Amino acid sequence: MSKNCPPSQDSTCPNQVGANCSDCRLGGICLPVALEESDIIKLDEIVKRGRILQKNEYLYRSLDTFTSVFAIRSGYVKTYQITESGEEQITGFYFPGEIIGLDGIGKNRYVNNAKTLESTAICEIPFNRFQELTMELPQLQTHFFQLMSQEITTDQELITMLSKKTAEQRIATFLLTISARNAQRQLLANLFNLPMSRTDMGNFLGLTVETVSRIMSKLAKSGSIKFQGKDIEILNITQLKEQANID
Amino acid sequence: MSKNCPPSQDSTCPNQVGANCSDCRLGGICLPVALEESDIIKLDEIVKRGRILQKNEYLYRSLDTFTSVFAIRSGYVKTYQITESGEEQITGFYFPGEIIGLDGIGKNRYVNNAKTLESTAICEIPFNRFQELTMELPQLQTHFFQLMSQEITTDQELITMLSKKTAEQRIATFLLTISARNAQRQLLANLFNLPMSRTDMGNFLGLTVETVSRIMSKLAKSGSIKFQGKDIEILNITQLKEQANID
DNA sequence: CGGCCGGTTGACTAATTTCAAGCAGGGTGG
DNA sequence: CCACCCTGCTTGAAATTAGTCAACCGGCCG
Repeated sequence: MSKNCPPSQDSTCPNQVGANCSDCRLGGICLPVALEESDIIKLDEIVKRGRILQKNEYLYRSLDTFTSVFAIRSGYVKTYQITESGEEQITGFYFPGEIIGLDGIGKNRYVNNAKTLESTAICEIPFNRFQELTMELPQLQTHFFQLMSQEITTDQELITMLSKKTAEQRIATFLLTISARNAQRQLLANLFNLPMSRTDMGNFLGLTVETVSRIMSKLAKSGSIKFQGKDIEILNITQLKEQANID
Repeated sequence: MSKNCPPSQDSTCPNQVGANCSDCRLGGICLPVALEESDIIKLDEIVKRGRILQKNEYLYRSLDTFTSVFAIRSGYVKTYQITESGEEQITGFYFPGEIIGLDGIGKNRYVNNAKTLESTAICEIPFNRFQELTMELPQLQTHFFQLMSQEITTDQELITMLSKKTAEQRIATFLLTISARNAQRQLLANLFNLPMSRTDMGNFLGLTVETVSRIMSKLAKSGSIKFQGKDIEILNITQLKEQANID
């Protein structure tokens, strides 16, 4: 089904580095969805595959000239901005199959910084060549418009969360979101590992570490979840949803 | 320079209803930026111009099938979502020359509701025809990608604001943003009229009406601004910027 | 072995919300 | 034409949520 891992790679080959777009196990999650086999090959030609970044490396930094968008093959990436007063604000966590760098298109410079949370394999998609290709492949253009639109709506969900939800609701919602994204990737929905620190979680959710820690304990005490460090188990998803939503 | 107002229209003709894209006084702010004259004509053919909505009318509602994006010619629009618990969350205020409806592309349904804040003239751009046109006009495609990307970054600015800024900083920032957008439209930067209620302002900024009211009074007392109802005058922009940014 | 970092917990503080009251302007009906 | 009411806005006092400051714990790394 897919090529063997080169021996130089991690023996578990989570990254499936040698694969091309047709082989890629991420399949439908990433860009090629809804493309013909022949079109995927064209896309494949412009994608720079197989780059591996270590933990805490940058894909790009704020104000860098925009050149590419990136697909995550394996690993996790956070994007963040530095505020006028020098604080970090995380704007998103990105999982395998997801695309980052869209913020750079508007002004031809990346607005966010993008930093890996662990060792991460990425595909780089040079945007000028990609854009040329969209002129040939309407379906690809459509898909990319949809991708950008979805980034808008997920950002707006976060806005709503920050504006309207309590600390407990935010954290419960966050855990449910991670769970759903894991399920989408054929991972367990009720047992998973958070890729980010409590500090990053709090930063993203507009809360302090202490508050995150306290609420996590509270959720555990209520029986909704169980956790040890970053290992999370959802014990009662119905109850967790209640804690996520209404007052 | 532009066509006369039909007698049936408002005598002040703020909407310039009869104009086509080439004539439109909004010019560079809206879509046609960077297009050749001949290309503008093509765009012009698909744009449905001149629809006027009264105050509190909807351009579209959440879950409506996505058909078009809209350019605002005159007037103001707010977009908002209804949370699981039934509360309204405003996700954006849109001014003349700005484009709304991008959230609908992702799932072929609008996610937000879009409602006018006052009598508003709009151009409707049917998206399927628009998308066909982008296949012919690379510059138009580029511009639209940039537009979507900028929507992403403005949403992320709001995220940062909600996550990191105090009530005073949010309101000072908000006033400065409105001021800048007015300046971009050749209006006065230091004397303007807020198109939204205090309630809507607070909703957008994640604050209660009471807090908005208190902070507005505080800013006035500090000498940064002067206001009566929705009429705002910025008296000391340097000080207001200080109040907007760092603690 | 010691130090450092990430996470947890407690006590106190500060910011914003909530509750409550009052005020001003616009529109409606008597 | 005026009185009334409704809505939007403002202000004050009390309540609540999350933040700050501080201590402690455990694991990992040098």
